Amino acid sequence: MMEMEVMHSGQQDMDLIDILWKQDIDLGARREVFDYNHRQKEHELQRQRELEEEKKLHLLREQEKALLAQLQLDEETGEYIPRAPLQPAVTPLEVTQNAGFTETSDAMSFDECLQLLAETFPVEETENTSVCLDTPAVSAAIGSNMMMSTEQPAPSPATLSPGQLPPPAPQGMSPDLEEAWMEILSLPELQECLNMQMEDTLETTAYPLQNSPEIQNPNYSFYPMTDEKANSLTVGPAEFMNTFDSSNPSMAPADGLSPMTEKTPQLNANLGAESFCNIFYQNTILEESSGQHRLEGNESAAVSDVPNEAPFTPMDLYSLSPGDAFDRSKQNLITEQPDSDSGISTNASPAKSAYGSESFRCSDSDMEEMDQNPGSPESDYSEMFSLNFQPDDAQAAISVSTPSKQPNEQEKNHKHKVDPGEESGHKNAPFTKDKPKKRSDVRLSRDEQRAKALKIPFTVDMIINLPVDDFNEMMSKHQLNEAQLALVRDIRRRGKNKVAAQNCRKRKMENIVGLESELDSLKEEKERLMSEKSKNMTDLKEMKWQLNSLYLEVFGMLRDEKGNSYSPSEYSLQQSTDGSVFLVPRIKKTFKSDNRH
DNA sequence: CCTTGCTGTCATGCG
DNA sequence: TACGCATGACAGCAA
Repeated sequence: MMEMEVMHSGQQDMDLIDILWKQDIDLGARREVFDYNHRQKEHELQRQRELEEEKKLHLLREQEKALLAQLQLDEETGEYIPRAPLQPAVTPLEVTQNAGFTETSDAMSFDECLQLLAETFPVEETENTSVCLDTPAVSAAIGSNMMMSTEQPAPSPATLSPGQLPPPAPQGMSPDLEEAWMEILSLPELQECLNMQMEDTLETTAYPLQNSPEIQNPNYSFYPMTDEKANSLTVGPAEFMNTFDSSNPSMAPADGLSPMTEKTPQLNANLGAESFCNIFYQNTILEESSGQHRLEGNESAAVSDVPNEAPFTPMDLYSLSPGDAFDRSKQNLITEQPDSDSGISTNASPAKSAYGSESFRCSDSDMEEMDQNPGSPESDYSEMFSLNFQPDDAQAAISVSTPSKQPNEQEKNHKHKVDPGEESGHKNAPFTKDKPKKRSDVRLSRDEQRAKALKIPFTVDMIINLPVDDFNEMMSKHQLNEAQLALVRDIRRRGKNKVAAQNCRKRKMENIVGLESELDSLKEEKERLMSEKSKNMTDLKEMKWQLNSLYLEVFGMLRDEKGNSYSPSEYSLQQSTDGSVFLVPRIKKTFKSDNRH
């Protein structure tokens, strides 16, 4: 993890990473961010932020009072309009804007506001902020510029397209006011501070979304918020005054003044997977559609913030895999791999060409070669893809892969990944033992490397574990060539079959164990029966012996009419069915006696 | 060098 | 028909 933290210089990167980590809490992800100390720090920051917000709201209320005092309500339109023409310079904007430059207004001067800000935010915020930040209307008025990265100098009003800065003069604004409005907006330092303000405001508007249903809504997008702000671009002071009372607390710039580093924990908690997807894919879309990471017009301005702030590369996302931390240098090596170096085999092995796509793949020999170079970027790449079925390896949140053209689809993929129940099905490797699985990892990396070679925009894990419908949808939404399609389907087939084979072997082993157990029990039964049989035989012999003794005893006691004993050879004792015993002559005698009768 | 166990993969059949 | 699953068979690898 430390490597990752070092690796991602952009704080927003870390924010997004943290989001993913938090999603993986019950999936076994570990990180120091979950430590008690870390949470305590978060709470402190939260408290500090709340305090700042209170102060800021108080300040805003004061300013509002001052503004209202110089405005009158138009009963027809319901708008507040300046008490022109007597005081043409006291529009809300100018109260706060011109004051700092003319110092003729009775409102706070620029320096005063700076001083106030410095007192309110004793940290470093005041460095990049000015009094103008305290006026949400102004912030909104510069909204079209808000997404501009700080590295990008704000365009001067003269170069702006009609939809951009400066916003139209507020309704009811006199020509003089309009001119002053334009003049104010053209001030470079004002624009600079407004840029800072709007960026911060945009980011902090995510705070109120904490625990809100929106963040749970899969359709929720980070960017509509920016659109919302863009819509408010034309809101001038009058409109602002009407809406100010009900303004979203998030519009208050207080939060926006906090350094990003302090916002990280809360942003982590606020941003969900979907918003992350949206961010990322908006990012990737923009990056693909604009080779310079920079777009023109309002739309680009509205979204350029995230791409510039969070330059996610595919490798960044791969690196998010739990347990797969690799440093930037490796990352660079990987990303710099030319296409020709991707290992595509032009001399496909005939034995492996059962599938038409085989000719596009790396041959096994190539893969072996890559497998045997653990330190090579290629093998490192295998760490980025994760085809692992361990429960703690449900890198669900990390299913985002290389830049994709389909945000919605990725969103859906992500949704699947986040679902813990769905993942549990295939995650248990039947034959997992504690022994190192180096070889299996190496084998798994083959498909991963192949996927990389053909620039498959999904992770192997996604390819294998997505449900059929989602898999097909994912495939249909990407323009994959024949080789990629074949490889993806092969990866999926092999992955499924591998799990099936593991399960099959597990069942086979269970059957063997069960049969062995059954055999043991049958042997025991046999022993018992043999013992019983032996005992019965012994008893039978004993009984026969006793019977014989009894017979001889009884027979010896028998006497004929002359007092002589019967010869056992001529007579025998027989028992009738009614229990009576008869002395029966032997057959020979019986025959003779029969003849006599 | 041979044997054994493990694992991935392929082919095939079934539902 | 496509797909997933089950399973026998085979090959590669490591101990």
